[in-house]
Amino acid sequence: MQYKSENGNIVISGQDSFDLCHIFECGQAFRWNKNEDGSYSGVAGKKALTISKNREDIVLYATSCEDFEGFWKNYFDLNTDYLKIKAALSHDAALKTASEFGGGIRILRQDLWESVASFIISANNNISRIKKIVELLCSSFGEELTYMGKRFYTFPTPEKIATLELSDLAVIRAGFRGKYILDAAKKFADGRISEHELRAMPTDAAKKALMTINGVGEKVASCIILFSLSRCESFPVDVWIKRIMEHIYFDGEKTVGEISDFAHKKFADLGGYAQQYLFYYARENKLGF
DNA sequence: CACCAGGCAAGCC
DNA sequence: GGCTTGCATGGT
Repeated sequence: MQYKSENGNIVISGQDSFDLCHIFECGQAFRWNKNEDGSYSGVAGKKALTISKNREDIVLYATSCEDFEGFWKNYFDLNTDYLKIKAALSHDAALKTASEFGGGIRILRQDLWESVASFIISANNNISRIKKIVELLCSSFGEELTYMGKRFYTFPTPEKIATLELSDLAVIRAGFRGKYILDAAKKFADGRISEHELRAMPTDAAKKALMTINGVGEKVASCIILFSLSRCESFPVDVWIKRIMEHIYFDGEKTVGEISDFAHKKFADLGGYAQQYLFYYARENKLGF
């Protein structure tokens, strides 16, 4: 991977395994939106970004070398060798198909608290409405920032949300999930959930600790540790994954537990990548293999 | 008007 | 422990 700073933009050349549609439409992040010209804009951490890919060059607009090196490079997981991951997964025929289809996926390294709140919102919900609720949360309680002449909002801190009453959260239309968001915010704000401690824990312990938050069960916790704690062996089993796994590897219905056990044995430390390729493939193709 | 959506908690046994 | 049910809201 090579990059240069050019007219205030960062231009990356020769980057394999990087497709903006694959990255932002595979359901891992909820704050990125496609522009008319094919670029995407979104917010992560304290920064907004518009990013495009023209032929083989990736362009991060109005971005300093400092922000690229200090934040975006890690956010886009540019230090991980996806060619190697895809080669290993391709020993399985279905994963070969799925990882070729979504070959430009990267697992973004997202903010922990943002993942907790976002995946609490995801429960029994659909992706377009999850995005709307997350955006309302940010525009109502986040900090305004201006980037390339446009207005964006940061994801609100847990400290900010913890000061709210449940009735204050009604504006985001999260339904029964509102009380869970508040519970999570309070646990982050008062230290009952500590990012520093979570990062030091073994995967199972981190997952259990996250599940002490109301509204965080097995599946949501699996997403959080995969997308924000870099536990790449985590294999979240949702309705889509359940159906496609049953379709590929089993005859009929299996429990979530059975599918989870099977996936851990089959994919081991690459489970998270396998899950993302399968999820994207299943959704974009309405399940067909 | 049913039924569904990246599940979860609470209430049963 | 495993299984069932209700859940806010908005879209088909």
